[in-house]
Amino acid sequence: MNRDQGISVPLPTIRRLPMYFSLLQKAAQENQTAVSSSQLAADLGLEPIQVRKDLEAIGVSGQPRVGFPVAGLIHAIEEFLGWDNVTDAFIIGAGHLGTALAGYQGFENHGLNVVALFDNDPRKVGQTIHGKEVLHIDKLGNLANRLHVHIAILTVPAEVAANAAQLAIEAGIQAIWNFTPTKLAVPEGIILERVDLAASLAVLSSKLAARLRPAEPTVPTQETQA
Amino acid sequence: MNRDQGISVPLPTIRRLPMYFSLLQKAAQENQTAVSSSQLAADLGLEPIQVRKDLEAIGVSGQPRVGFPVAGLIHAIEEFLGWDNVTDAFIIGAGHLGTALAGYQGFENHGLNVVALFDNDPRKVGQTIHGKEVLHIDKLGNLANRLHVHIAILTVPAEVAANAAQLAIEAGIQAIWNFTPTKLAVPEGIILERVDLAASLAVLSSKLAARLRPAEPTVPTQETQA
DNA sequence: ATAAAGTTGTGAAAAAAATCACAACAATGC
DNA sequence: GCATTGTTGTGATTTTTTTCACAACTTTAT
Repeated sequence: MNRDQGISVPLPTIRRLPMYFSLLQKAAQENQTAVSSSQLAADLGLEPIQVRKDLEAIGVSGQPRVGFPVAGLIHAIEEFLGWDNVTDAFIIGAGHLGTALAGYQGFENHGLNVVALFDNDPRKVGQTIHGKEVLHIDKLGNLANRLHVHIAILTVPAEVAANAAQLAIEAGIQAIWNFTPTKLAVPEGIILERVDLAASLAVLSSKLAARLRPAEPTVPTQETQA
Repeated sequence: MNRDQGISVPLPTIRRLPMYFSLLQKAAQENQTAVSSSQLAADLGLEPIQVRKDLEAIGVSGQPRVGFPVAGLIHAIEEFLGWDNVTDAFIIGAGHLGTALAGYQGFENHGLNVVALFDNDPRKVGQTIHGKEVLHIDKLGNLANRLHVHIAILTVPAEVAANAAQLAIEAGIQAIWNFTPTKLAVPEGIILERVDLAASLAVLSSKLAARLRPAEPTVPTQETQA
């Protein structure tokens, strides 16, 4: 239906794009020019048809008996996600999590450039973490405006998350990547994405719990299942 | 169909359980004994009917005109996720991410007890992080077996992720919570759950890219955060 | 008692996502 | 040239998840 670029790309597809992306970059490094949906699917544990549907969604066509163009795919994903134009970001909260993220090399490939970190702890202000300065949170508003930074990566303790988010919004931030366990209430128009560790842990826990659970037949009668 | 406890609880439901859980704990602290689906829904930005379906899935019934029992819900979620019996876990990789996780208080409520950290860096071995010892990775096999630790939290650099996972599996670990950007290949029977930062970033990026893109119609704006 | 109001629970419907079946097609081998 | 084979692309189908509509029910007010 949608001939051009994705008029409406399903959310699960968007979530899978980075996996393709990383695989494609590896393929490009090995000078592979084309890759088939079955190849990608095998590497990622998906179905080939799902890969084809995903790639169709972002508007890339393949060639029968050959596959999809590696360079074309990389370009299409980068453009769709805006990873071709690097966006500046601030990290708010220079604790261990903030520090870990500041040092994460992968962001360069993902259109993200961490400009600086912010904290309210005087002992941290002035330090340099992975080549980035730690500034006092009071400077946030001034700098975000002046440098046109669009993204705030929120890695503060839960208790001050709402406060920090408020500051970021007042500073003109457009998108908040929320690593705290707090559900933020933001005004219309602010893009919000939360990394929900608890949700992920719940999936793992439920599987483990199901396995460790004895095997409880409900009532001692015959098969109630099936 | 499934009368008893969740023979088959939808994955999206499982992911939402922690949100209910945290809200319910707050309610319990305020001595609330019952809570309605509309209340929960409003607090989380969901639809009441979805909340009711979720709670039905884990086998809890409410009372018309009253709501659902707070204590009963907490108990049911804890039992379903195995968060009532605390499970021991190792953190493999004592870098900033591992350190951040070792200090995360929330795990106590989530059935997770971090016993120790492991690393191969001699400078880190012997340190104490948030009250937990950092041990050399060589001791992993021995200890996991002896202490019956089931969960490995993987926070090593991507390059050594596969290796570390292999060690954990040989040590008898049953579940791996993978924080690295690596797709691990594990034998049948090993529970695997990955925290995929890139996927999360992709959702945020695509929204931001859609907004910054000239006239093009937008990407579906669906609540991922809620 | 009776009415009113707010809530649950259920079967059906709709929407979204994944998968299937197969036609069209292009590279390769003969 | 011609058959063979591995691949894409598409419309239909199935499965999963969300949402709707409304009956049943229980507390509160009158």
